Amino acid sequence: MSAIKALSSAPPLERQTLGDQVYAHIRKLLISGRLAPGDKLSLRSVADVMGVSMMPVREAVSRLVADHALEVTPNRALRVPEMKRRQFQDLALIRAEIEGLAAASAALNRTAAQLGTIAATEQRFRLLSRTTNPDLVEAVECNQAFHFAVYEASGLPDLVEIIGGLWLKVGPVINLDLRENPERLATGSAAPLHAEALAAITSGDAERARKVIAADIRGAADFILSRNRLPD
Amino acid sequence: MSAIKALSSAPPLERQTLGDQVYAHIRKLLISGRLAPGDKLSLRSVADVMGVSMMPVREAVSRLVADHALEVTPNRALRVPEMKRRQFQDLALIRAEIEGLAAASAALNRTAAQLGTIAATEQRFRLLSRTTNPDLVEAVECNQAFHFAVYEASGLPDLVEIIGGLWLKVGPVINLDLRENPERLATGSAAPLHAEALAAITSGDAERARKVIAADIRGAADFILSRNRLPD
DNA sequence: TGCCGTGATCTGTGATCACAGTTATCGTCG
DNA sequence: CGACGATAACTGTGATCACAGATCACGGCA
Repeated sequence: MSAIKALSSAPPLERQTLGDQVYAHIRKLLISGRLAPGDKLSLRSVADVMGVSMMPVREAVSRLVADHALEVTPNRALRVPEMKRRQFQDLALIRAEIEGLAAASAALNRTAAQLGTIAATEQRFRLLSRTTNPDLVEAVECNQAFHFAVYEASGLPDLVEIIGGLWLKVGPVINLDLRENPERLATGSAAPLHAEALAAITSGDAERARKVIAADIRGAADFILSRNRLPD
Repeated sequence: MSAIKALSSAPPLERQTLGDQVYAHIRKLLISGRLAPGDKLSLRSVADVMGVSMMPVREAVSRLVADHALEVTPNRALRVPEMKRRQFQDLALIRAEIEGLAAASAALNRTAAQLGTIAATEQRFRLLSRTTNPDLVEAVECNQAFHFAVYEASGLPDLVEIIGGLWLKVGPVINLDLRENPERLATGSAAPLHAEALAAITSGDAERARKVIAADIRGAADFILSRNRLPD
C-alpha cells in the first residue's frame, strides 16, 4: 500500500496525441503571425511536412476551424481568414473588456509567485523595446508572455482560455502589422503601459489594472487601424 | 454576363457536412441539459444511433472536446465533464461580465426588428412562467431564446460565439438543476428581470441593461449554488 | 471468503482507401 | 493570337481497417 501511495504522488501524466501536437504547432504559427491572413493550407501538405498522416491534421484543423482561426471556404479550400476592418474594431472592444476583467481579477487574486512572473516578463519586454534593433519574433513572444502572465494570475482558467481564442483570431493581423511596422515597438506606448499595469497589480488596484490593460489593447488596435491595411 | 450576375445574387449557400450535423445535435443535447454531467458517450454508439460512420462523430466530438463541452479522460473514456463548485462560481462571474457587455451593446445597437424579437421572446417566457404546470423543456428553450435574442442584437457576432461557448459549459448544470427544481421558474426573479432588461434595451439604457442581465445570471447561479448539488 | 491474474471486449487514435467536387493546366479550335 | 473545353491533379469528406491501451467479468489460488 505504501508503494502504491508513493507511485500516486505525481500521476498527472497527460497524453499528447499527434492531433494535439499538430494543433499546438499550427496555433503557434498563427498567434506569432507566421501564418498571415489569406495564406492557404492543405491537409495533405501539412501532414507531409510534419511527417504524420492526414488524420491528426484533420483533427487539429477541425478544432481551429471551430475557433475561426482557420476557415474552409465553400470551395473546400483551407485558409487563414481575412479580417475585415469592422470585425477587428469589434474584437478590440471585446478584448478591452474581457482582458480588462482578467487584469482586474489578477490584481485581486495574484499569488506572489505569479506577481514575480509578471514582473520578470515586464522587465524583459521593457529592455527589449529599448534595443535599437529588436528581434521582432522575440518581441512578439515577450508581449504575449507578459499579457498571459497577467491573465493566468487572474485565477480564472476559463477566462484565460477565452482570451486565448481571441488572440488566435487577432494574432495573424497584429503580428503581421508589427512585422511591417517595427518602429511601433519603440514609439508605441506599450512598454510604459505594461509598467503601469504591473504597478497596479502589485498594489492590488483592480480598476486601474483594468483600465491600463484596456488602454494597451485599444492603443495597439488604433495604431493598426490607422495604418489601414485591412479590407472593407 | 447578366445571367452570371443574377446567379451571384444569393450565393451564401452553406454546406452542411455530416460532422456539422452531428455537432449541432450533440450541442443541442448539452445546452438543453438532456446530457447530464458524468454521462458517458462512445464514438461508435453515437455513430450507430445517428446512422453515420464513426468519422463525422469524431470530427464533432473533437470540436466539443476543444470547447470543454466534452472531455476525454486519460482512460480514453468520453464523458460530459463534472463541474466543480468553484468553477461554476467563476463561470457565473465571467458570464455576468461578458453577457452584461452584450446586453449593454444591444441597448445601443439593436435594430427595430431585433427589438421586436426580444420583446416576443420576453412575452413568451413571461406567460410560460405564470403557467401552473409549465413544460420545463420549453421553459429552458424560452429562456435561452430570450438571452440570445438580446445578445444577437449586440451586433457583435464574435461576442455571441463566446457566450455560446459559455452556455455550452454551464448548460448541463443549469438545466439539470431546473429539471430537479421546477419551482424556480415561478418563484425565481427571472421573469421580472427579463422584463426590466427589455425596458432598458428599448430605452437605450446600456448600463441598466448590463446590470439587469448580470443580476439575472447571478440570481440563477446563486440559486443553484444554494442547492449545493455540485462537488468540491 | 477475499484477492489477483487473465482473457474477452470496448475505447479512442492513426493510417489507408474511395469519392465527389473544384482548380489548374494545356492542347485545340476559331 | 486569344478563348474555350477537356483532362489531370488536388481538395476536403467519409468509410473501413488496424492497433495499443484500458475496463470489466470470470475463475482460480490463497
